Amino acid sequence: MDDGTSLPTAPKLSRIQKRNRKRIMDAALNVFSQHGFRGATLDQIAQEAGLSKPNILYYFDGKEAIHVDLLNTLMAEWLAPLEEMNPEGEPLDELMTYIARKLEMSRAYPRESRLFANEIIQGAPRIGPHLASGLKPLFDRKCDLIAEWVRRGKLAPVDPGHLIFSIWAVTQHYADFEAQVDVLMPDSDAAWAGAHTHVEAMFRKLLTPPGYSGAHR
Amino acid sequence: MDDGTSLPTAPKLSRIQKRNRKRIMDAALNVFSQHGFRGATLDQIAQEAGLSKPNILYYFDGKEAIHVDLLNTLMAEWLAPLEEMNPEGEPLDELMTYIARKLEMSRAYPRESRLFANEIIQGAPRIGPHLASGLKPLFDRKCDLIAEWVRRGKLAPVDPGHLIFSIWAVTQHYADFEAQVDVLMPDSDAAWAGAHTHVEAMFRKLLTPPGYSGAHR
DNA sequence: CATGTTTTTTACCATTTGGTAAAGGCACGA
DNA sequence: TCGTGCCTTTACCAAATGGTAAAAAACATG
Repeated sequence: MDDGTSLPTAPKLSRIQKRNRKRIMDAALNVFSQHGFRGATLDQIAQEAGLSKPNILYYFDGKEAIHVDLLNTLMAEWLAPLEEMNPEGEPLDELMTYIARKLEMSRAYPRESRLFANEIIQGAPRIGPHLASGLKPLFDRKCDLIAEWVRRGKLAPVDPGHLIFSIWAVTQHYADFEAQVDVLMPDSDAAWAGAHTHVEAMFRKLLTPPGYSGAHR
Repeated sequence: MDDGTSLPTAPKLSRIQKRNRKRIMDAALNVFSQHGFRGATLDQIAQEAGLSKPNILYYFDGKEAIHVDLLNTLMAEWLAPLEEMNPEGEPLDELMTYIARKLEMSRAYPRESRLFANEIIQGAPRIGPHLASGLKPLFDRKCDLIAEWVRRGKLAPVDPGHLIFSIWAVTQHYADFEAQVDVLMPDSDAAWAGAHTHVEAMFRKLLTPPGYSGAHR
C-alpha cells in the first residue's frame, strides 16, 4: 500500500540526505517549472543543485521519479488554501480570503504554479491519476459547499465549478504568464497591486448576493 | 527588412511546397503545443507529418525556425478578435462579443492556445521580442479604448489592463488546462455550455455600468 | 584509529537528438 | 523523350541525454 510517495516507512534520513534531497528538489523545481518534464535535463538539475549527475541518481530513481515526487509533495500545500475554506465561516469572507490567498501564492510561489501549469498543459501524463484520486474529491466537496451557500442565499447565484475555475485561471495567470505580464505592465509592483485590487473587486461583485450588508445579522 | 516570417518576397510556392509546408506546420503545432519547444523533437514532427526528418529540414532551416514561424504565423489570427474590437461600437457589446469569441477560440483551437501558453510559461524566449513590438502596442491601444469607455460611463469602472488579463486567463484556461477540466467535469459538452454561461455572466456583471439599459438611448 | 557504512566521483554506455552530404527519384516543360 | 531542376531518401555525424558500475573518498562508530 506504500507507494513511497508520501510517508516512507523508514523516515530515518541522515542530515546529509535531508540537505541533498532538498537541494535536488529545489533545483528540479527550477528546471521543471521552466522547461516542463521533457525539456528538462538531469545535467541541468545536477548543475543547479551543485551535485554530480550520478550523485543525483543516488538519491532518486531517475528523472521521472524526481518529477513525480516533486508534484506529489507540492500538491498538498498547493491545494491547502482551498482545503481550508471553512464551511462554518461567512461564505463571502471565506471565498474572498481564498481568492486573496491564491493570488498571494502566485506572487510568492510562481515556480510551483508553473510546474503544475506545465504538467497540465502537456496533458497531465504524470499526475493525471492524482488529479482524479486527490483533486477531484476535494473539488466536488467544495463545489457542494458553494452550492449550499448559494442555496442559502449567502452568495449570488453562480456555478460553483466554473467559479473555482475562474479563480484558478485569474490568480494563476499572474504567475504562469509572468513573462507576458512583465512585457505589458513593466512596473511589476504596480501590476501586483492592481491585480489584487482588480481580482478582489471582480469576484466580490460576482459573489455578493443581492441585499448583502456584511456578515449575517 | 524581410525577416522571412510574414510576406516572403518570392511567394512562388509550388503546389508540393504548399502542401508539405502546411503538413509540417500542422504536425509542429501538434507536437510543440503538447511538449513545448525543448520537449518536442524533429523526429516526432517528421513522423506526424508523414515526412522524413531531412525532408523537413529541406523546407525549414531547423527546429527553432519551425517554432518561430509557427508562433509568428498564428499570432496575428490569435489576436484578431482583440484587434477587431470596434471603438465605434457599443462598449458593452463589443467587450461581450470579444469575450464570447475568445472562449469560442479556446474550444475550436486549443492547440494554438497551448502553443502560446507553453512558450509564455517557459519565459517567452522566442516570442519575447514579438510581444514587445507586436502585442504591447495593441494592448496599450485597447487599454486606452476601454479607459475611454469607462470615462464616458459606458462601462463600470474597471482597470483595463487587468480586465484584459482576466478575460485571457478565464477563456484560455479551458483550452490550456483541458486535461484538468476533463477530470473535474467529465461531461465535456456540459462543461463548455457552463463555461459560456458562467464566463459571460461574470463579465457582464463586472462591466455593466450602473443604470445600464441596453444600447445608449 | 580501525572498520564498516554512506556518499561522491570517475569512467563509461546505449540511445536519442538536431543536423548534414550526397546520391537518387520524379515531374514537367521543351 | 529527354534533360533540368525540384523533391526525397539514404547514410551518416557530433553532441547531448538518461543511466550504470565500481572505485574512491568521507563519515560515523566502536
